[in-house]
Amino acid sequence: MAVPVKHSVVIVDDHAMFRAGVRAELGDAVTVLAEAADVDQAVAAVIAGNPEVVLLDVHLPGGGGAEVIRRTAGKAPGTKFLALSVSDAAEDVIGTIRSGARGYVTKSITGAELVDAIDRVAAGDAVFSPRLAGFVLDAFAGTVEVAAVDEDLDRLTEREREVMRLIARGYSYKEVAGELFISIKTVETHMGAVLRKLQLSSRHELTRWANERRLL
Amino acid sequence: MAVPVKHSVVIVDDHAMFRAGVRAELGDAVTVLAEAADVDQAVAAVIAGNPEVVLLDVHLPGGGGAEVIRRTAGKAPGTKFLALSVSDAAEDVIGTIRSGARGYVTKSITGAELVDAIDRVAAGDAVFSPRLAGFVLDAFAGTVEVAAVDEDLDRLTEREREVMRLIARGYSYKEVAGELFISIKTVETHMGAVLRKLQLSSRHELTRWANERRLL
DNA sequence: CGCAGAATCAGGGGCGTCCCCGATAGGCAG
DNA sequence: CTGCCTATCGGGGACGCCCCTGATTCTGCG
Repeated sequence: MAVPVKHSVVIVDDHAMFRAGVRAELGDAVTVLAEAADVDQAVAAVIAGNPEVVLLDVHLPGGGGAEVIRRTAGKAPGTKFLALSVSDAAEDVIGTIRSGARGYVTKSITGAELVDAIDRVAAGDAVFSPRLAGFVLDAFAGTVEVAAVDEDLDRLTEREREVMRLIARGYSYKEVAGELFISIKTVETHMGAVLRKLQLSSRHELTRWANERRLL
Repeated sequence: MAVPVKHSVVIVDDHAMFRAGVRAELGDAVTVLAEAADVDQAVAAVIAGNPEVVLLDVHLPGGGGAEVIRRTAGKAPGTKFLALSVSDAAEDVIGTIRSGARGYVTKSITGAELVDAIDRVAAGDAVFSPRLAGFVLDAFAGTVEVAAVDEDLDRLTEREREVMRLIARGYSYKEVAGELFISIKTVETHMGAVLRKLQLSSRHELTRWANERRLL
C-alpha cells in the first residue's frame, strides 16, 4: 500500500480543532499547504497554493463550501475539491457536487480512508461515502457514472414501480392490493421482481432505498 | 492564566479525527486518560479511569452521550461531564443537561476556551456557550414538550430502551437477541412492553416515533 | 416475610413477508 | 406463427412479527 506521491492539500473548516484533527490523522501522507477557516481565507489559499486537492467543509461562514468552488473557478488549474462534512443531507451533498466537488465524504471517515479518498480524487476518481452514493446517482441520472444504477430503475416495469411506491410508503401487501384492485398474490409477484431487480432483500431496505433517492 | 493542576479527562466522540483535534488543541494542559468512540467504550473508560472531566459528544452510537452518563452513574465518583457537540438544538442541550452533564459547549470553541471550560467544570461550575444559556434557563422555567417525551420514555425500563433502540434502527428480533445475548422470546416480551407503553402498534410506527424525537 | 417489579424464557396462534413452484392471457417483434 | 415480455393469479412453505398465557429468578421495599 505504498503511496508514491504526497499530494498537496488545503484544509478548509471553520473549526480549528477539526482542522487540527485532520492534519494529525493525515500525518505525512500529504503536504498541507494551508488551512482556512472561512470562504475568503479559503479562496485566497487555494489561488495562492494551487493545491491538488482541497478538503472542503460544506457549512462554512461566508457562503458555504460551494462558494469557495465558484470563486476559485479557473484560477486554480488542476485543483479538485473533496467535500468533508458532518451533514449527510441530500441538499448539502447534491448542492456541493453540482458546484463542482469531485467527492463527498462524511467526517466519520478514518484517517486512512481519507488519505485514500484524497489519492483517488487527485487521480480523477469520484469518491463518495457509500450511504451518499444514492443521492448523487439520483441527482445526476443520465450521466455516465450513474448508468449502472439507473438501469436498475429502468428495469422495473410501470406496474412494479406503482407497487414499489406504495410499499415504500408503508402500505401492507393487502392495502396495495386494495388500492390497485389486484390480488395479494399479484402484489407479492411484483414485489418479488422489485426486490430482485434492485438487489434488496426486504421492504425495510426498499424504504431506505426510496428515501435516499427522494422517490416518495 | 497559570493552570495549577492538570485535570484528567476522557474524550468521547465517534469521529477519530475530532478526538485527535481535541487532543492536539488541549496539548499538555490536561491529562488525557483515554478516548472512546461509542457508548460501551466510553462507559468502560470512565469507570476504569475515573477522570475528573469527560468531554462527551452528544450524538454517539449506542445511545448518545446521555446514555454514557446514565450507565456510569455512581460508578465514577467525582467525575463531571462536559458536553461537546456540533448541535445547538434545544432538545440536545436540555436532554444532556437533564441527564446530568455539568456543561455544554459547541465544537466551534477554541482550544484555550475549552481548557478554561474544563477547569471550571472540574471546579464545580456549570459552563455553557452564551447562546445556549437561554435554552437551559427556559427548560428549568418549565417546558412542557420535553417533559412529556421524558415521561413516556421514563416508563420504559432500561432493558426495554435497549431493545427499542435496536428495533428502531431496523434490527430484526433475532439480531437484537444476538446483540444482547438473550433469547428471541425475551426480545418479543420487551417489545410488547415497549409498544404497549408507547401506545404504538408496529415496529414501523416505532421507527417513526423514535425519528421524530431524535432518539437515534 | 410477603409483595411488586424487572428480566428471563417457553408454547402456541394469527397474520404479514418473501420465496418457490406453477398457470393464463394479451401485446409485440422476429 | 412463435417466442418474449408483461400482468394477472394460485398453492404452499419458511420465517418474521405481534399477542396471549403462562413460568422462574432476583432485587428492593415496607
